[in-house]
Amino acid sequence: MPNEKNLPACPVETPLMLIGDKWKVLILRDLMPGTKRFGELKKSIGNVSQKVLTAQLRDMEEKGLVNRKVYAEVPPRVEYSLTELGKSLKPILDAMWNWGEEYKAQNV
Amino acid sequence: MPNEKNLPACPVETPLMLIGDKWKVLILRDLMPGTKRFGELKKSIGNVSQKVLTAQLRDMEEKGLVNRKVYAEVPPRVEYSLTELGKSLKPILDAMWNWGEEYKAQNV
DNA sequence: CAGGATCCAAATGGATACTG
DNA sequence: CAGTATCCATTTGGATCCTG
Repeated sequence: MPNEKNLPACPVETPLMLIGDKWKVLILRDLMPGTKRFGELKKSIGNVSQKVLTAQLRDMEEKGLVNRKVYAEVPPRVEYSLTELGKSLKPILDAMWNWGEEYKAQNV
Repeated sequence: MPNEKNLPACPVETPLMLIGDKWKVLILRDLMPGTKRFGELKKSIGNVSQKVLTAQLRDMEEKGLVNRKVYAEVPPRVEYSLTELGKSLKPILDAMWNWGEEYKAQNV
């Protein structure tokens, strides 16, 4: 995640650096209610290849948005959840959600 | 722009279809205060190639987010501004801005 | 089940040259 | 000035196979 050294000039760009990516917003949305397994996440997002979803999750983990918990079981179980930083992005998702609802209401 | 036929299931995805792209958010941000010429926009965004910026603007125009006005002058002048639909996305930008500010405040 | 490794097709993006 | 056209390097993404 960006620190004081490499924060962008405009605050709008900070969330873009972290979730400026279609899949990441959807991951965030689907983890907002709580923990999900990899397979659940893949299904709930729909149309992501495993490779891409894995890469995005690794990236978000690295940026401190997502927790990854591996259970030493057979078959393996991996659960993903949001960190506090990840959860803190909720107002942005809410704004998007509200806009989408408003748009739908005006285009039915 | 999406109509009632092809709206995504989740409202969060509607704005993503329109501005789910780093450059588009920045274009939106820079046009929010008012009209700008192509060159101004290019400079204020920084690090976009002309080709990409043009393509993004065309796309946003097609989606009804941006107005394009060409003046029959020499040298030519082209001004871009937001439509009402484009302006209506402001709450999303505000949410991003607020988050960026908050983040900065906690990481200085 | 979750994902690493590979291979390959397609999309994206930059640089450059040219034009009304 | 604001593009369009072209060429090319890089990135991205899907499909597939394999494994603890």
